[in-house]
Amino acid sequence: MPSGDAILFAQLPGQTVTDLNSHLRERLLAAIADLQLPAEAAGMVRLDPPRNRDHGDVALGAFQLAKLAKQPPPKFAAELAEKIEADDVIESAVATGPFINFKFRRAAMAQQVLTAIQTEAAPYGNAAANDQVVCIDFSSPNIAKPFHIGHMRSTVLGNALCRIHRHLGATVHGINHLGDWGMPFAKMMTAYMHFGDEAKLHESAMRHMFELYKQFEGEAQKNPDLLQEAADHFKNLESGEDNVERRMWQMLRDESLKAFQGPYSRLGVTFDHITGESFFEDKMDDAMKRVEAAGVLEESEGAQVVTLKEFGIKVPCLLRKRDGTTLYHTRDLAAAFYREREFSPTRILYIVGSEQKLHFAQLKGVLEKMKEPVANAVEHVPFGLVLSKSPEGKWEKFASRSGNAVFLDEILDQAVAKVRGVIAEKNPDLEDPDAVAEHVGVSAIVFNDLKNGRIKDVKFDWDAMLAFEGETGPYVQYACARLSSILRKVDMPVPGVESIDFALLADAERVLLTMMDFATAVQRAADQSEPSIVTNYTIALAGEIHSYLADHYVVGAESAVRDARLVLVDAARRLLTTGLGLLGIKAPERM
RNA sequence: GCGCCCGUAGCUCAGUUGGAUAGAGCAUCGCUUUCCUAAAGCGAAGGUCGCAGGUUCGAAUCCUGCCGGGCGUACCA
Repeated sequence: MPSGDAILFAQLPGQTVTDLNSHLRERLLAAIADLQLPAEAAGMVRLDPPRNRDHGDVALGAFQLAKLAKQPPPKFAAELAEKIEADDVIESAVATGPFINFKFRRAAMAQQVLTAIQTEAAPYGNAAANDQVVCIDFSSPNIAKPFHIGHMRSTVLGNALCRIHRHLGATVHGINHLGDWGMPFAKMMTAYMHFGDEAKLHESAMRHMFELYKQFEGEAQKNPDLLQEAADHFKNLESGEDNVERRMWQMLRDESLKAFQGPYSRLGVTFDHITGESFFEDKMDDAMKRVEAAGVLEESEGAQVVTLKEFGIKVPCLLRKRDGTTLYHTRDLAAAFYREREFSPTRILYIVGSEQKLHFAQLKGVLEKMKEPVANAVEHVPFGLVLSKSPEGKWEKFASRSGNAVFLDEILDQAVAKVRGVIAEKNPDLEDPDAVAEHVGVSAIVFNDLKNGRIKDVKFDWDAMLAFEGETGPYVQYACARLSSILRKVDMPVPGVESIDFALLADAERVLLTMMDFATAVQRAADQSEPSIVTNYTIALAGEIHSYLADHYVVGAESAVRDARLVLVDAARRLLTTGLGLLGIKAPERM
């Protein structure tokens, strides 16, 4: 996997310099060779952004190198800094204590970054295809339950990860591993047989099924026979025969799937494959045979299991129940084999809540015990729960059982309505305000969900969800709208980079430096499966450009300055559009 | 009980894998619009990084032990 700073920028005409950082690195390596340090020194040249950017653009802590040189770090730093002379790219190298702070020439920086952005060279545009194949198993809702706020996380995280990996050149298979099999579906079926209403189902499948879900849970408490009935229905369903259960399953599945299209299209989420658990119905026998052939299957209390003690997992992995039916594990195992055969993935990411950590540890453990190479690709990407505030003010898990689930549609509608109000107040002349409100409102919710580290629990809070100021989706989108507005107002095409005097952009150094951080942000997001790194990047860039625009006018500026700033504004808009695009959010022209 | 995760400003969170004076947003207080969208910008105030040890030139970050919260712990997914 290439590291961020190894990604090459497009070469400029007549120039051999590639990326600023790699240029600096080369100079440093040459200097180190000059100082006759051992070969391992090369690995110690780590350039990081300084904590405080007033120090410089990038910094090198010379601790390890100094040790190698058998010198006190400050002395060594001074000596090394001395060796780095200014050139076309490097403005200065200054030792302060054990650190060396480097500054790039502003004109060179502007030229490199803005040229790369304008020509859509990687990392700003899509990278050339590489040999990475990434399967992303995401959203995967239990379609017998309503699509509520809890389902949004996997959907939105997975969608962003698909886009991030594609941007980096990977072949991506976005897979919706629908929960359309197993006991939950059998329960829904049973509920429908007892309490269902066809008219209501057609009117709003999701609401009706939610009612049925609640009713079933309530009734089952009083009458445990219902659970047995559901188990029997599942057994009949899994028999493979064309029976009542199968027809009922097909009907309910079709209705739910139709209903789920609503939230998916509003969120702008698409899948490359919709292969639910039922898809693996006829592939589980082969999977079980393969487990058996590997000699790892054991019998325990009438069920078939794989023990995983040697992997430090105390709970055996259960693959077939006493009544002969299969489980979640069985289907995930069959799915792993299927994906291996069809896609030859280098990574399979499962975007599933952290409460299922054990499940995926077991899945990986079984594959490892079988000595299946695909085990190495299996990677659980866990995320935190959605918590709601109880009347006592404590944060607790959303309990859809008690019926306090919040439908995603409701949340989106509220956000859209609020945005509509803001538009009426701030921009009453806006064309097609309803479409803009829909877009900005939905984006606000998505952005909010992608802002914090995924492992953290999300505290569901209407005020935070509907906040449009500060670090929010609308804040970033507003920056895009302002930039677009400027581009419209100047009423001329954006000049090509070859005609620009980049020295005029020295006052935009903070914007330019932030632009340079894009590559590492995207790479880290992919490596760590952490879209929030990109989200926070867009906030940072929007902040810098907002701040810059406050006292740097484009329209009305002297023509050379105007042209240079125009290129900057256009680049910022492009980069924000790309960044938001990686999150599955579109940048509005107006809002 | 055991395993895993989380604990940073009043609130919600960053902190680029161990580096320099721990950063944002919200809320509070003040300022900025004859000029490209004020959903914005600038400033003030706000901290014993849960607690205690340890590792080393250096720890919010790594190790150990506590405390607090959460999740999981085979016939659900």
